[in-house]
Amino acid sequence: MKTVIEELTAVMEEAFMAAGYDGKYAKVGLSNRPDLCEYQCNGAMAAAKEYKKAPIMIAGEVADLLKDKDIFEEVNSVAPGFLNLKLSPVYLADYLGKMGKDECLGVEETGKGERIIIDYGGPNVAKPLHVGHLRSAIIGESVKRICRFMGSEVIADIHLGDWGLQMGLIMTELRKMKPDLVYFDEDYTLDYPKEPPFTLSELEEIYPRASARSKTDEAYKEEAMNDTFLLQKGDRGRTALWKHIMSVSIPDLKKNYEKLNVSFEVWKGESDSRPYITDMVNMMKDRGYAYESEGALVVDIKEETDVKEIPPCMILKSDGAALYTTTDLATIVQRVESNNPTRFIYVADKRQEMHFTQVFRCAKKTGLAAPQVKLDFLGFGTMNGRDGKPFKTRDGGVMRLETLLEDINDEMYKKIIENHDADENEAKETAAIVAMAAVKYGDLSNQATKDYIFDTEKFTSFEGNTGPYILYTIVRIKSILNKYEGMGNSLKGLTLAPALDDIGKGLMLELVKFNQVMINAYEELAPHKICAYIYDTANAFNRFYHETRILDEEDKKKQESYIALLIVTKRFLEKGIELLGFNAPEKM
RNA sequence: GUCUACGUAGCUCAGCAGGAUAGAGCGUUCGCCUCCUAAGCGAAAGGUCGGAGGUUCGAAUCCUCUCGUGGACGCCA
Repeated sequence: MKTVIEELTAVMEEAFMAAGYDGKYAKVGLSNRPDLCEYQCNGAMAAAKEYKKAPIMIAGEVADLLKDKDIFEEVNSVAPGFLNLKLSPVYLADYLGKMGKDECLGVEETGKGERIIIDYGGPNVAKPLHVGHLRSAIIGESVKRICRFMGSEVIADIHLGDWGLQMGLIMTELRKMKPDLVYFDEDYTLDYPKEPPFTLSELEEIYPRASARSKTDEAYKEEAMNDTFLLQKGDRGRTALWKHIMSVSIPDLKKNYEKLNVSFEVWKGESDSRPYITDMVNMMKDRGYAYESEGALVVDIKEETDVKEIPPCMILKSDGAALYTTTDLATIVQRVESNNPTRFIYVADKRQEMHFTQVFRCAKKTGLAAPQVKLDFLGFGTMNGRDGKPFKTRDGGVMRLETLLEDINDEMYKKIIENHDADENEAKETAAIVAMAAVKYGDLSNQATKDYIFDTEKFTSFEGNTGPYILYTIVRIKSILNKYEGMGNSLKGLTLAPALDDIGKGLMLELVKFNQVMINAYEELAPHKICAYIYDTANAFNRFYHETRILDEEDKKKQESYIALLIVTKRFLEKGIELLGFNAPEKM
């Protein structure tokens, strides 16, 4: 279905051409002066130059041709040359009705035919999820849902960090703790024990300790690098140990992502790219892309248009070991083989932009990715605390994701029982739903690329531009609809009547923007545009709610139209939050 | 040092395929619960859009320079 702006532009184009002007000037946009009009066209001013004519004359001529079109309630030409448009309420109600009946809510599936692999999450096994993983999970999940809604086939791959130096670090530290473990005995030939030699919480302590020590202790770091190297070479004991690490860590990760309502189709990791590395590296050598530089194997990725030095892409370290770039490139090979995607989207910290630039260029240059395959990097900013510095616990440590979510949950629970007497279990359930909305909306309402401040107080305050406010609005609608049904009415077969006043019309005008918003959100991979849409819509609804008595309305026809409007509003709001990755409770 | 992103109200943020008086929320002040959830609605105050040039009929938005802040710059991920 064409958007309102597209329909208006088509009408405008016709008028411009009928008046003897080029249709390219007929672009219609949203009004930036809602007090004067709903939509506007500024083309007359641009056209003035070409036709050497006063813009107001052009606008006037065009306006005359539009005045009796059914689609408009009002068309005005205003100095110096604006064309101000107001939609006819009949057209508006009709358009909104069509959107409401459409399965896709009036959105064209412009993503159809695209097969996308979206790589987000990227947690390291053996390390608890911390706040840094929150953004990737939240943004990635929303982008996934947006692409899917736009008709694309989307495969989400968590891409575990299960193969780098961190594995070696864990093994080195484990050997310091328990030197007698059979995994480190080179002469051991029997089967290794089935039970892992550590618990999850032990594992979670091992890595930070190892990581810290490796930064000051050179010998220790070398040992870890050696363990990494041996693991990558397929050492029997270390491989067995690695499997234990995986088996302890992954179920915990799954549990935590589930709690966030984030899911992945594919749980592969860096290690899964391993079988592809040798062939890939050989290909790069054979075809002359890769050469040795300072002991390492690199591929040049400079391009003529570069203004800055781009360092070559390192494929193998001087000791022959794989690194981040290697596994990412090999993962492209693996993904092309398994899914043959038309597009890759990587959601990761924006500080990794250079890395992805290198990977993308190298993949294109060496033909790992076909020329027409799109490689996109969606970099997000840091989540900061109220002091504007990276989010930490009170004593300066790294905040675990679980802890953060529990804190928000508790806070929300307190507020809910403060506001209403609620059954304890019900309140807990509601608190969890609202907390999720608070956290996700708080994140997604900011532009992904920017750093943002995670302000627990603000997010849990329930006021203003927050997730809870959106949920509250939906709950209000649900409540009315339930009562309406409870009065013996049906919610089916109601038709939307043209708005009777500016407030009702205002709500419709907001709702009708949905398809345009989705096009923008998809093109720019920008969930925050959906936040802005549902926030504006929620505001428009609450205004309407305040001004309109719905259940008391005696005129049946009028009441039915109100109810029809509520049903549509609810659909759009619920679709909006679904695309953001959360949902609304029945009551709150 | 080189490159890059950002600088909009006291605070947190939108707006940036150029348009008319730059928008929200929080905070502050003032109204509104005999009424479908006041987690709401209405109103007021608060900004020379970091600064200087330029392009344009018109610039927060595009270009150049400048100041400030963050980030990235081959063997970590």
